[in-house]
Amino acid sequence: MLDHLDQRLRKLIEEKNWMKLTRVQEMSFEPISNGYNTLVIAPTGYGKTEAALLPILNRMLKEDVKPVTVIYITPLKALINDLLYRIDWWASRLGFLVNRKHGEVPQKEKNLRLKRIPHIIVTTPEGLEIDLDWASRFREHYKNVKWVVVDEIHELINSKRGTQLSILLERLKYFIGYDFQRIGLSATVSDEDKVAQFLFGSSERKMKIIRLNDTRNFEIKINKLGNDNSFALWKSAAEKINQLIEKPTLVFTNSRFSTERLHEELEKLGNKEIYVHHSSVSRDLKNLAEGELRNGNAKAVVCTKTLELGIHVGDIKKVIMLRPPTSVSSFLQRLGRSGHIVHGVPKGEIICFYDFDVLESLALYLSAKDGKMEKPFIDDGLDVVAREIVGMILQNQKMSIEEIFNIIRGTYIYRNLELSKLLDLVNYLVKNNIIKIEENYLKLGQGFFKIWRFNRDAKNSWGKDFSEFFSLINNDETFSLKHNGITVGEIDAVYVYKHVRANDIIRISGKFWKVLRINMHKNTIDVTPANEGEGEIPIWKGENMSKSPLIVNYIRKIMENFNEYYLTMNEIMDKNSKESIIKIFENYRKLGLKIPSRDVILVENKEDEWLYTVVIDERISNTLSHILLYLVTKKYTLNASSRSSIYGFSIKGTPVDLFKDIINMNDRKIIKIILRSILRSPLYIATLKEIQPSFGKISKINTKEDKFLIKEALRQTIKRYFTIKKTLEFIRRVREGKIKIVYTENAGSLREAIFAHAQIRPWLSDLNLTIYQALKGGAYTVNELSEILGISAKSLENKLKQLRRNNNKYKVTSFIDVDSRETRWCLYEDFIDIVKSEEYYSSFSPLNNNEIFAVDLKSGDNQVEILLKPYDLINNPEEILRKIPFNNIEEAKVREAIDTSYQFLQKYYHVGKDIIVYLLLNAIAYLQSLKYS
DNA sequence: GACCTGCTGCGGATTG
Repeated sequence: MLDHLDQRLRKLIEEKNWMKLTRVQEMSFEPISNGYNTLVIAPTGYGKTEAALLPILNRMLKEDVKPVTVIYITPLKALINDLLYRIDWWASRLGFLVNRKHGEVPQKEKNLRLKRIPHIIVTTPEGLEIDLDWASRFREHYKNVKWVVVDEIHELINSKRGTQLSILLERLKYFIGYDFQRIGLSATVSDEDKVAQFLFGSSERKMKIIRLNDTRNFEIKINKLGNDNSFALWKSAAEKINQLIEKPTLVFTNSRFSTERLHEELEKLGNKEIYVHHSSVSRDLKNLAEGELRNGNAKAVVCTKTLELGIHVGDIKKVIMLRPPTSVSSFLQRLGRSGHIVHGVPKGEIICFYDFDVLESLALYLSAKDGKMEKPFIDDGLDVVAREIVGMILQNQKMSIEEIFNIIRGTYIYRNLELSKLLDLVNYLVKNNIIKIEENYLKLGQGFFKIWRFNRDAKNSWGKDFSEFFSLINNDETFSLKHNGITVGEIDAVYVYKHVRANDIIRISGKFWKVLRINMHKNTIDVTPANEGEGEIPIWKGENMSKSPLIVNYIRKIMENFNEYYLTMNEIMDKNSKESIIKIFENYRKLGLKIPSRDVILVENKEDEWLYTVVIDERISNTLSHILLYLVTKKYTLNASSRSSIYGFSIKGTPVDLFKDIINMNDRKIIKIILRSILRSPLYIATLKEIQPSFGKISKINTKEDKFLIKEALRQTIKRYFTIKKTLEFIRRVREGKIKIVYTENAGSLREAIFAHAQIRPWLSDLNLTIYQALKGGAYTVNELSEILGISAKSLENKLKQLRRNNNKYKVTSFIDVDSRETRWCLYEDFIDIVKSEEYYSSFSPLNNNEIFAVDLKSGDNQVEILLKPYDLINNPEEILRKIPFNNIEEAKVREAIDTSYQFLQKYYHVGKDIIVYLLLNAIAYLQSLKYS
């Protein structure tokens, strides 16, 4: 094959001291040389970059090419920096220019590309977005592009970045009017045809998939720690890992917290040259860790997914996973970091904390050996289309619907997009004024500049920096933990909404904290130091994250045919692990129970808590637990919680088996409840917040006006976290008796796996309706309501004060119960009835009707002072109302007018003219009762 | 719902 190579390239290969090309390089050469769109699938370290580069450079030498000739796209800035040197080594020797573009490239270097146009540009999807939308001069040179290489496609295909890129490629094709050749480089994926179609889009070139696949060839050992005590666990994990480390080792964990915690314990054992690497570690320290790995000085690096990606880290001897990863692809990717030398066999160890960790590890192993991994989960969000429509208008000033439709339909993802759907989208964008229609063309609207701000200082709560327009990566909202005003940590907002409430104990920054107050407006949580064991520790437990359905499938296989796997277990497990698995099964045998798997649900009930143990797709579990939480908060109490996991789900706060109620509902009713419960979920709110800027929506969401946005946010939320179809099917199978329900006193060892998940609690902003229902027809003190609803008095009072300002059916007001001298709250709409009721007679009946009182009323800048006697209020209220020149009284102050030594004062807020007379009577009755007692 | 990823261009004025 080398014969087809240009003399100059052959010389360079000699200079590299390459005896021959790698297998993947040989296999790719012909199709790429012949102009085929080519997808190259091979593990990291097989020379994929050169596999794409050599045939391209070879043709560049033969053909008359003008810069820019090649666009090389890769997801990481660090990879761009690596690749620049790697590519430049060849290119510069052949007389071609290479240039990189990402956000951290110095301005000086960026400017260079207009003076010396590069033949090869290495950038990110966002970089290409910027160039197409905004780089009016440079993008003209893109008209010469003949090749586009997309590296690490497997990293992009599951996210909006990938969707964005696929539209960008169609835009590029439309812009240059030439069907450029597309080359994709990928790690092993499960559905390679889909990946290929995703990349090739509307291209009419012939295509070829080159696959070099030996991911089934690996060695793994599953270890289980002996101790279940959470403090001893870290110590024994560190001791075990310390024995296993072979310099250099990568230790993967599933959270940043675990990374830090393990590192601390490893250092306590006297280890040096051990580093940490995760997204919150500074760039300098990350560089240090990477460098020490490459030059062989590091003994080990403890890391999260950051080092799972393609960054070159040198030859890794061994990979250790602290607790099993959550998907087969992640498992293989981590494993693949060792044995990098071609044909080396990856070696890995898994360290398990719990029995179910062992079960999951075995499931991962079996699935990987079967060559089964997760299918790509392509994001077809319309927010991406919206963003690209605006991008195209930025590029061309004006676009016709037909052009847009053709470009978008060129992608694999939107190949079936209907015109009516696109028109709905466009109409919504026009309504939000981010674009406008003029003479049948779409143009940029004023709304664009309201969201995407050029000037940092002009930003406000909904404004975003203009640079963010080019990226579809969402910056999640967070809460800061504050102790005496000092920030001690950060937590994801969705996590807070779902799990954290006042008085919880959480663990962060290596310490335990008690939650004093959650401030929704400032996104802060006030905390105070606490001791371990005082309560639940959601942040720590929260590490039990969503697990892939493949793991579920294999756990079922293991549960149903346990004996079949005995030999495998002997091969890959230590003694503790084997005992763990056997323990699970023994436990069910002893209890005389069937093993909960796909046909059996074990139901256990203790007081108001119901536990349903069944091995199940996590999205079904999540959907069911949301339905249950919805029902229980509607029927019984807000002081409810649920859990969901692949081992089943639970609900707390109901005296009856609500799951049985669900079984007896018809599908329509279930769907209705599912949708309602999702609309209440923080996951939906987060999705809404994420996508709304793309649609140009900045003001408050209106159920009628923003139907399009709401529908899309709901669709995306369901697609990501829930499943209606599978849930209905599951319920149907229970209804038909194909899945058996077995009631029991003890649901066996898997119940612990469910309890290991943090509780989901109802979100406080759902309160309006519940408070309305609780207040209806009565008047209550905050403490009484707190008792009824199971919410802290403090947060309830804040909520009531907020509702007092509302002008809708949830509006509330308060008065003094003169008999008990407590403040009572009631619905505004009920107030008059309450005044007239027997029960509160004395609260609105002054003792002396002839005393004079001074009343101060305020509304905005308007103010009025009235002197009056209770007599006037009772006999001539119209006369007094005439003296009030506004309808909404923001503040009403009442004090005795004559006896000024008397200091008592009564205030009311946000009341209308319709009830003010009664409240004044209430104030006077109260002040007199204080005075005369 | 844990983890990760990315993020103005152009041209003109000024300075050594």
